[in-house]
Amino acid sequence: MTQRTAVVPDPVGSGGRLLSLTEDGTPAGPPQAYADLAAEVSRRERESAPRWVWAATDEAYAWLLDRGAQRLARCHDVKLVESLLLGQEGRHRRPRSLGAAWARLEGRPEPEDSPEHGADGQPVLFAADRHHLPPAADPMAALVAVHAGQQERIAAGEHPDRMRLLCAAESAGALAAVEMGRDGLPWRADVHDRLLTSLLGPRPAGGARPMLLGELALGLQEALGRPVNPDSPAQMLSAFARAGVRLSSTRSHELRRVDHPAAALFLRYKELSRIHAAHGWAWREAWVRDGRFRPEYVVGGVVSGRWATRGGGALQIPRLLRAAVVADPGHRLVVADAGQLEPRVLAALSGDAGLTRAAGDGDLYAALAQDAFAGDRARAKVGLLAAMYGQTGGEAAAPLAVLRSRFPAALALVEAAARTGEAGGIVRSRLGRTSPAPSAEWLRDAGDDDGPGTDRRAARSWGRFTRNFVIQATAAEWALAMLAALRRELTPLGPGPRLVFFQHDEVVVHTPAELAPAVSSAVTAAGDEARRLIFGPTRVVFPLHTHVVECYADAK
DNA sequence: CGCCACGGCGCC
DNA sequence: AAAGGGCGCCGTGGCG
Repeated sequence: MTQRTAVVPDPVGSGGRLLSLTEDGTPAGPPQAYADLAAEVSRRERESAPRWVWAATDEAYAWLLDRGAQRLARCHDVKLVESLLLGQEGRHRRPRSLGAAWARLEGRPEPEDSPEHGADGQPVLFAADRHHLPPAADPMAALVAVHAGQQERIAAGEHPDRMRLLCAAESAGALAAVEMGRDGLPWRADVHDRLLTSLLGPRPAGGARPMLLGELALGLQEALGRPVNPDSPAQMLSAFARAGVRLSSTRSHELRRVDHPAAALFLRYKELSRIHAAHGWAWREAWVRDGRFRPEYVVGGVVSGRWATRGGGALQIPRLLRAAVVADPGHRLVVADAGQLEPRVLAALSGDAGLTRAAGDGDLYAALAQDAFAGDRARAKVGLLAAMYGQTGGEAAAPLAVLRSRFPAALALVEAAARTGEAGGIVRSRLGRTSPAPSAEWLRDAGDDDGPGTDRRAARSWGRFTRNFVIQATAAEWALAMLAALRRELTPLGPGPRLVFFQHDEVVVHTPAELAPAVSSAVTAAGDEARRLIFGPTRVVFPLHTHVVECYADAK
């Protein structure tokens, strides 16, 4: 039976307490105090590698690493698990901190998750390490009680093994997120700088607008015959209208169809101004230090289980700028992305025979086109995306009808999820992550079909959300399981290979060049394990396309 | 002045 | 008849 160990750092200094637990959370004795908690944790990790139980990984693990602890294999993140369990139990929108979970056990009023506020209304500084526990509560006692309760709640669910796996994967992801945030993505400021200069001209002093953008703006004024601010969609819309071009928006795809000299200039301006504003020199100075871009990953930051990031926009790095991501000398980047992950997830979830056949080693859309669309890959793709996202009209209507007749099980799965959402219900991913319940206002408006409050559009919209949730959340589980497996596979390769980036269905490992083949093998093994863990004996293939490169931009 | 919604666009 | 999911971040423009 796997041993667990509860961890509570002291509020100040480097000491703290540990308490060994059995799998169900029963303490093996009294807590033991250590002056150097990181050293003791490292010693026990080498000796027995227990699953570390703590209130929140982003604080506890960072605290330990700051104090020299070695990397840890496994944990149970009470806050992340609480969030999953609240969903399982249909108790959405409840606070999920250790303090809140403990208050629920004790039948006390629940503290909010937001920063605590004192009597003066100001946030209470340094309250975070108590995780919203009241001053009189012993953090170790609360941690042990909440953890034991969580183990019971996992066992009481419909699929305890799946939820256990989900909790372990979510917690492992939290470990990886802390490590990746600290290691950072290699980022060559000089390459970034050359790229910006080639696009925008020399860097202007004092954060001013690059000359080229000013020139483009002037050109736009001439082409439209009036002064305009190209950063203002409203102004541009009316300026185009007066020039005889009626637009419903200033979106790029619409401008591309406009035959007017201002349209091309405007498109060029938008492209360049975006790079300058979002990933220009100011961005680099704010986010890149010592050759590394260090984003803060937010595990479970998206309801579907995808990660989010705080600051730096790490999950939206433009492809163009990937040229600045270069491995250190003697190193390589192993870049692995899962191809066509979401349609493959749909195939595996639904067990649809035809879609499973298409979800083999090759191009899924091409196989689909071969089977049902006379080889027209574009139509096959439009249809399948529409099925997963909930588009029903326009150019998708005809391909959708084909899919419904040829792949009935796959379509039935997404359409059932949509109906559940339209009716105000909740849906679940494969491992049991639960979609949020619609708000009370939504239920009032969409609930009664014939009253004046009826809002079919809101119902349809929520149906599209739940339809996609099942797919997106299960895809996120596959990716999370893959990441966790890869992290474990990399451990025996030593301290060289490091996970440095994770973006929904793609992972990047920075490694000494001579270990790149071993890392590539680890990636393949991780993908296989993720499939086995989440879908069991499915015949659907989840190919991971792996590239060993020096520069991220070359991985395509 | 800060706060917020919105349009728009980057990524998946 | 039409009806495309999830994020973060930028600048604008309206508000108090």
